[in-house]
Amino acid sequence: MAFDPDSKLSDLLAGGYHLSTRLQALFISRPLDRRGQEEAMAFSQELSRVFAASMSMLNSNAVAPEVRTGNSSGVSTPAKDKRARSDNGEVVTPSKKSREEGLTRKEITPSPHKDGYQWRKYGQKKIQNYNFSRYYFKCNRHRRCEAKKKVQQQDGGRGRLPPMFEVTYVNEHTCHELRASDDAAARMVSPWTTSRHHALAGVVDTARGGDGGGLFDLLPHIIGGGCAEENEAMVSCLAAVVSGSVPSPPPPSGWPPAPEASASDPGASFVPPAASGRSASVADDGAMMMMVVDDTGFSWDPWWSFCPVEEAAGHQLVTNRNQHHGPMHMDDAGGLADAVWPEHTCGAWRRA
DNA sequence: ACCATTTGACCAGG
DNA sequence: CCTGGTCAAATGGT
Repeated sequence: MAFDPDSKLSDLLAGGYHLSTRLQALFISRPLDRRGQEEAMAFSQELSRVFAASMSMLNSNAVAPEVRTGNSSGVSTPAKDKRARSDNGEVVTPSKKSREEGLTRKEITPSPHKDGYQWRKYGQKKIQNYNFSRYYFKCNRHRRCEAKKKVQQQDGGRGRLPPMFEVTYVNEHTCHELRASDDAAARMVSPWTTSRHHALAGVVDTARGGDGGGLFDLLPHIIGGGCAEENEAMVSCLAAVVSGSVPSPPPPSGWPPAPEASASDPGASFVPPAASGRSASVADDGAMMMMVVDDTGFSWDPWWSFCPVEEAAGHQLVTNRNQHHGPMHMDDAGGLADAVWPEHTCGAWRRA
């Protein structure tokens, strides 16, 4: 073949990986002075370019197909021919369910948890014809936000292939408006300040046992952000964490890890056993993004780290009711903790 | 007592 | 009646 996109992507990502290790080395070698920050910025910007190119290639290869119900799609969807009108042409008031189905979007992704929102798990159920339970999440950014999502790990994806998840989003997010109306004071804070605040909060949160995420998941934010301030936010967070100012959370005592992580329960939070715990987070205007980097330079994402293995218990489990005790600061990292991969295969996956 | 986690059951739709 | 989706109560750890 004259042109092998997989190979090119692999080279590109290898270059990005190399850059990221140099960036880490920069933080480790010395405190960041002005010059160090400039270097870090240069690395960061180069990373942005690498990742932008990678994302572009991935998109053109249609790695993660996304469909809306109602459109033609490759994803099997139950019959959703919801008539908006009766036979005589009258408008029929749709049921709640059909209304929700009209606002349904499906996505196949290896990394179902990073979509810019915080989610609260409210149910888990074994579904017929699936080896893996389905997990139910509601938006956790605002109590009255009706956005929900279902995550279904797909069968297959064993061996060296990444586990793929079918994520079904239901309802549009209204948390933005709800939050804006709830918290007028927050609007006084500049986006940058807010972003940094969340980033720092995320570092603290991570120190107390936040969940992990993948460097890969940062791509859209690195790319989407692009501005010097956001890069600086990421750099400063990375610096704080890599320099060791933030202690690493201890690994969970048991395995599989507890399905849910919470800010107040470090022991329940998930850190992959091989991850020695360099973790950091960047913010997406309220949505926390985190990653864990181990000493080998691999970034860990809990979902990426899970090996698709049959669940021991097939019965229904429902977790984490909020019980009106305030918001739960957790991501949906939990719930799919079926197993861990014994060795790094992410490189092979991500080339695949 | 508080809070995270688990369990069992209810409900609606097909 | 079955299944998917959701909820309230129970349980357990600190």
